[in-house]
Amino acid sequence: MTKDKVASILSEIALLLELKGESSFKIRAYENAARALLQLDEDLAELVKENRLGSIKGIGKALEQKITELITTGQLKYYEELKSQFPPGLFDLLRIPGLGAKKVRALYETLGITSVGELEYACKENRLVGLPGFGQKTQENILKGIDYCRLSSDKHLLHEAGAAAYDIQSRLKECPEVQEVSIAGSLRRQKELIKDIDLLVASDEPDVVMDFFVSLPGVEHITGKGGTKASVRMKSGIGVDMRVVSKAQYPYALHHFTGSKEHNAKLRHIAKSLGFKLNEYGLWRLEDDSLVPCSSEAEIFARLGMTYIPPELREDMGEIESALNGSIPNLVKLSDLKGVMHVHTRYSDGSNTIAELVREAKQQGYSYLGISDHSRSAFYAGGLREDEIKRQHEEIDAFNEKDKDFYIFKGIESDILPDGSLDYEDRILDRFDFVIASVHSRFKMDACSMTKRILAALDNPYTTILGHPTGRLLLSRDGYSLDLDAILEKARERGVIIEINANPYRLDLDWRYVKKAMEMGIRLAVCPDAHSLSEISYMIFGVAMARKGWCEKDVIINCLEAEQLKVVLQRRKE
DNA sequence: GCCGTTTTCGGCCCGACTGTTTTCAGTCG
Repeated sequence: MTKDKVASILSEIALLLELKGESSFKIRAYENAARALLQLDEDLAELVKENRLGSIKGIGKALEQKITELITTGQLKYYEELKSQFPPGLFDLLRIPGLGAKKVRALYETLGITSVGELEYACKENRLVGLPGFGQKTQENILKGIDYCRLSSDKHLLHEAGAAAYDIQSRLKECPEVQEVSIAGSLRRQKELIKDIDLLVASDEPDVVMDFFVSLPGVEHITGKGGTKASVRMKSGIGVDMRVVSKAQYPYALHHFTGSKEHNAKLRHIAKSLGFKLNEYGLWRLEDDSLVPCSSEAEIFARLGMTYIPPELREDMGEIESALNGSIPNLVKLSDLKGVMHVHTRYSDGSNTIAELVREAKQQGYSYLGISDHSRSAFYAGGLREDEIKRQHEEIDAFNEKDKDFYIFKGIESDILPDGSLDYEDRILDRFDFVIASVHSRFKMDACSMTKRILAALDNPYTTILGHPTGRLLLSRDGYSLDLDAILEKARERGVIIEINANPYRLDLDWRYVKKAMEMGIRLAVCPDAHSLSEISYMIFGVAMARKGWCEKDVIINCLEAEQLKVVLQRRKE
């Protein structure tokens, strides 16, 4: 083991001791020793062999022993034990400006935060504000810090990639030589995670467009630039590929660059069997290489004997077969959603009042709201006590009495306790119009116990909706281990609605299972899980997942009008 | 943790700044 390696282990120990809250002087001793080793001119192994370590300033008896152990055995028991006490993700948290060991430790111990993703989510859920030593400002600064130090990761969340892409798209539209510009690739297909942004431009002057593109504000460096294609990396870390084609080639290219690869392969195969060749430049007759002119993607599909396939479905999951026999579903649209369920207020960990949320929902064109604050066991999120429920219900009743154009449903997001029971007695659960049952604790149960736990919750007659069924946080936490098929089966049997949590950090249920659930006849709810006004707009991402899961509006419970939903919920309670 | 020594335990760098808290803790450099 090199002295650099030894030094880095000593530094890491210093960090771990900081997390532990050890004396700052002890910590400094490790840091000093690490620095001393780095500055050492002699061979460390030699020093150890000759028992001369102790002669180095900053290395006393204890450190001499530890360094000797590292050099002679290649490991250090003390270090291993220390390391096992903290999740490795905490080191990433320490890199966030404004976060030191004390705060990281507090976050870990009170909120169980072990990764940057979890921390960001907790900030957005407004959970840090209540902690001692934390406040609104700290929370904001942490969010800024996370943005700042979020380096170019491999994948990006849908909403972030989308925002970046729309920005670039609108700038490209300002370039006079750009005739058309569209987002393509996985972003157009609305995948939950995006590797890079693909843009397609129609122009007769690709050189001009290319120069315009690579000099856009926010471009950090140019990865590649040729005659019709350029790739850049943005300061935010995301990569952007742009392709320029002629207006005539545009529809074919749009289809080609939207993918997926698998979808394209199958489509080309079908084209061939019909006597065509399909590529990014056109659809060609094999017999004489002549172009089949198409002015839109829909026309290309039509020429191949298919109905139009919306981009979200192009994953080679049966869409080509459906398009051939004309059974592509009429996918749900955002405008089909009539109301917003699963919204948090200031009663628990939301940022806004009921009145503010109603105003926002109305503004966005919705006609009802389903309020569902956290239940009492979710102490970290200010879960509601019985008296708070009473107060909230009085407020809702007063509202519903006054405003006849908008309706508020009384709900609760009840924790599913480790034994599978809900968080209140039946007499309290009975007061709600709907109950979203969600797991918020003990994530690490084994698959068997977790499945049993959730099945038990589904058996509870008060459970209306199963919230974020797998608990995943995209890019930061896998879902709980569980048997999702068994859970869907039970939901079908018990008539429980499954949530498509539209929060872009969750998008849970996963769209692949949305399709499964939909085919099983399970009803779904697209819910923003909003903790603030702006998060009501998350609905669009939930709709995207519903669309990717082949949903028409009739399987989405909140496509119902308020009066219809009242009947459904009432009937369910009976 | 180390160091030094008034030889066995007390001192170890600390000020600016921020945000929270109401006199100070935590972070940063």
